[in-house]
Amino acid sequence: MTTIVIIMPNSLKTEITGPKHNVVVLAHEGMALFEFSIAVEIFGLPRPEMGPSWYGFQIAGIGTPPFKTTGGISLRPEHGLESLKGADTIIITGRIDPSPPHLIEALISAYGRGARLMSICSGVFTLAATGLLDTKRATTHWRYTDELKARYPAIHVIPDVLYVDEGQILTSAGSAAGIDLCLYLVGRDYGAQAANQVARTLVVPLHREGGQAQFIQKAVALTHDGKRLGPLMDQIRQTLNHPYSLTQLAKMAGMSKRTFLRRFEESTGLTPAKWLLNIRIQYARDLLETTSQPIEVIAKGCGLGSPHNLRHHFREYLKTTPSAYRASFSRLNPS
DNA sequence: ATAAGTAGCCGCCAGA
DNA sequence: TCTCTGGCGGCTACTT
Repeated sequence: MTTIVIIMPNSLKTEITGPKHNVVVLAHEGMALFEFSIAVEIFGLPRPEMGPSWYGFQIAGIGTPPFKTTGGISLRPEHGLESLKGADTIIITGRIDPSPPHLIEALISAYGRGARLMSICSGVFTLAATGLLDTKRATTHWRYTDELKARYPAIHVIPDVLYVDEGQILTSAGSAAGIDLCLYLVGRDYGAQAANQVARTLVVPLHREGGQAQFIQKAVALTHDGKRLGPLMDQIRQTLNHPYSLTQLAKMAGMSKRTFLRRFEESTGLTPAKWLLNIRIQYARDLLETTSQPIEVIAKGCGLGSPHNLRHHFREYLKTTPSAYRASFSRLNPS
């Protein structure tokens, strides 16, 4: 089995500074425990190593508890809808259908004062009911995309991505895609290294881009090819400054280029070039956060070659520049 | 921001 | 007959 290892400079603990960011997750009758637990696991667990400004967390019960969840487990949240008043991010993890009017009002009001709204899986139907998604892009589990399109034609439903970021409102596909979106948010709020740390405690790879397809045959290489691709991928991660070509990688894997392309995509859901680019950008982010190396050195170190190329991909993938990213997320001189 | 050269990707097909 | 592999060519994306 392939081990996913994210290369990053060691021994630098992420210490978050600044005001606390409050996350509130909705609980309700019939909710799916898995998606709900994703939010709890990522935002709700105590993480003293992250410092005092790590996320605050509350569960808001919608309706009268206890709520029956999947697997016959009952949940009795201590707080209700009033928790939304102090929320900076509100997460809806499953279908509340129809959504009660007072919930819709509370969400619209929270959005109006700048709170971030986010759905996992069928939670998108409540966001859709607020009207806030109209004219925006959104996604949900592939099972519900047709229904979402039919019921809310004003929403631009994107069926084949893991998550969609519309700035103040974010939606993700089913189940595990919620992990990707939550980690993406951690990265957006506190930087790549913080997201990396959380991903490591979850023992999941960081991170799948939102645009990645929902259908991946095998997230991790498990077949006989995995035996060849796994060590190769580890080797690449450890020598990212090397300019690998497809021809060279195929030769290292002992396959033709055509077969290598097929096996690689079956194993990772990405083409070799896209996978390489992802981990190169990831590594560049880590270096920007944890070192004071010049951009040129970082560009060479992560294998992107030139500062021009590094800037190009930062603009493309992160909508920012390397120096702006460093200014926001550097751990060297916390302001 | 743009352009040109190069490499990557993928459908198609033939052979094992 | 089915599955896997790998070569070819044209289009696309990346790099400089």
